[in-house]
Amino acid sequence: MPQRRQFAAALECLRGAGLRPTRQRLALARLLFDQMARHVSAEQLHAEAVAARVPVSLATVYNTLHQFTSAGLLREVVVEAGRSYFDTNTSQHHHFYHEESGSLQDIAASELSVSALPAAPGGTTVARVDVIVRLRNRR
Amino acid sequence: MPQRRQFAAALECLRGAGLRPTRQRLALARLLFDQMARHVSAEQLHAEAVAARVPVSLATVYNTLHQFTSAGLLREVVVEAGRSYFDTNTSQHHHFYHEESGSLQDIAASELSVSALPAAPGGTTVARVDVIVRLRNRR
DNA sequence: CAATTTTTTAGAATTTCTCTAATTTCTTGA
DNA sequence: TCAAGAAATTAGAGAAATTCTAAAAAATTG
Repeated sequence: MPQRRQFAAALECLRGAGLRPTRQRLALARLLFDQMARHVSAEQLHAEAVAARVPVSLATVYNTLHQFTSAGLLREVVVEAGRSYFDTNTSQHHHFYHEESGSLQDIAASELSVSALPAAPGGTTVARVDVIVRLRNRR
Repeated sequence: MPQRRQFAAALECLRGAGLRPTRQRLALARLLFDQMARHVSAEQLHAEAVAARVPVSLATVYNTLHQFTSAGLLREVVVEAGRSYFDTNTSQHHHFYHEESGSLQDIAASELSVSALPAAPGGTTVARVDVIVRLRNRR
């Protein structure tokens, strides 16, 4: 079961990031990593946690999502003003964004590539390249 | 003076979009288009308008920015949760985003290209492709 | 297990943006 | 030019997303 392994890896990573494996963080990690790769908002994850009878506040969900993101376990994808998702797939890839439904869909790195990236301006380095392909329903 | 021409074009476009050329819209169009291409937030533009003694409310600034965007005069660029800019350059191009300073910088379409875009999922068409190259200060 | 440190929490605060209902401005046509 | 109608603007309330705060709870350490 690769998801279990991913969860175990998350624990490892938590420890590596100096984060204590608390009840809330473990439960959120389980919700995030014990299934297929997904794109989840803070509100969504909070709702899931509540539904799973994990006592956790929205503030902690935000804290945890940001900590996981800093630790490299998640990647934040901002699609429009006031709407961002956390992606459990942290490998290099891009996204389709369905503007009407607000949903995200992965584009594998092998399916799309950015060619000839210009040099980063002086004193800076490239932290990441995000490509969002925005979709509308046809006709 | 190409900016003047751009402003005149904006007026044309306003009329084309069925928007009346009101005092506020004209003033905002002047602030937006009577200078080099720029990236501006709603708050910034509102502050500029107030400084220029143009009586305009923040609500109108938002309305106007969105109307201009719909009319194809502006392009909205969302860089992070709760932070978006309106770009007066609507030609196809991409962006560097300086995460520390929060500033945007254009990347000409000729300097970066997306190769081999996968087909849009069934029933959808590609509305736009956004590339954001995120920068951090080096060391 | 006591002391220390970290985490969590509720709720307030902040930020960004949108809505509402009343007022003002613009346009049209007599 | 004015009256009538349509559209735009406004202040302020309201929403939504996110962050902050200070106190309580939990985890770790010795």
